Amino acid sequence: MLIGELAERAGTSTRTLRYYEAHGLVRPQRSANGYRVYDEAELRVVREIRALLDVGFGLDDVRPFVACLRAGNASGDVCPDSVLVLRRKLAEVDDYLDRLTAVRQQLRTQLTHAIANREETCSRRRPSAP
Amino acid sequence: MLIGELAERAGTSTRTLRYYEAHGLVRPQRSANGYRVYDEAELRVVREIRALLDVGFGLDDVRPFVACLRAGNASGDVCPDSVLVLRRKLAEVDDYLDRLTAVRQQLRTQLTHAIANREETCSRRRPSAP
DNA sequence: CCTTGCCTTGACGCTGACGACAAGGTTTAG
DNA sequence: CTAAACCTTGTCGTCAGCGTCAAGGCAAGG
Repeated sequence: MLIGELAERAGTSTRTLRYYEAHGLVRPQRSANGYRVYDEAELRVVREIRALLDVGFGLDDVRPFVACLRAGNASGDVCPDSVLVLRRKLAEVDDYLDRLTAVRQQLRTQLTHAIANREETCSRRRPSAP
Repeated sequence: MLIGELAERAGTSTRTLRYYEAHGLVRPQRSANGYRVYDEAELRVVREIRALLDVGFGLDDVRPFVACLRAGNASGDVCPDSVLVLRRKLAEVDDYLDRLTAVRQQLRTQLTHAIANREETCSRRRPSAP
């Protein structure tokens, strides 16, 4: 399988695949003419990468999962390093959820205040009383 | 008040203030020698900007609030345009919260699966059974 | 006069995950 | 022979909000 076919089957672009390779995540063979050649295993690797990126992982976070797949496991998340990353990411998400919830609360408060103190004199009027 | 003092009083940098100016958010006077001169009102403007950016607003989102302050209002969020942005941002945050919650759920599921199917054979062993 | 410490504009760097384009090699089909 | 449709490497652009020099002007103190 060449890079174009892999890109299509993985639902991504050739540019992306070369990018992953440049960052050490995908290792294709090379045919005599220098073309990248991929097998089915690499397809699963790419799909794992995509799935994790979609969830908000960075490329570095993805590495353990790829290594786990390469080690012959059916799933990329059953290895200790993957579990560590999963835990860390879960904690990060929890953190972010907290902050986002606080922000939401502040926005609601602000919005309430804004509506209570509505002013239409915003466009181009005098600063104080008319 | 010159730019250095404003930066310190607003808890930011001179670079940041010039950046805001370049994007039309702050309009200082100029002294004879070309120095930027700010008054107290601009300090409040800058603080408003900083507060909103901290909450996750973009510079464009901030514009109505600045205009609202400039129109002479005690608060930047009492103007119609500001309220619109507040509503939009609140909706965005709600949206993001939903997605983040879904992600969190997926991470928990994945983590559970990972722990249930723990494998230590990830480092550098043979693919299948020993 | 010289240093110190402000200020000015201008321009490049950074982060992340690519998109887009350039310039060229290869293989196949007509 | 040539056009089409692949592939290669390399480089620049993108988004946001600045950080970080660089090169130089202005004001005040010793």
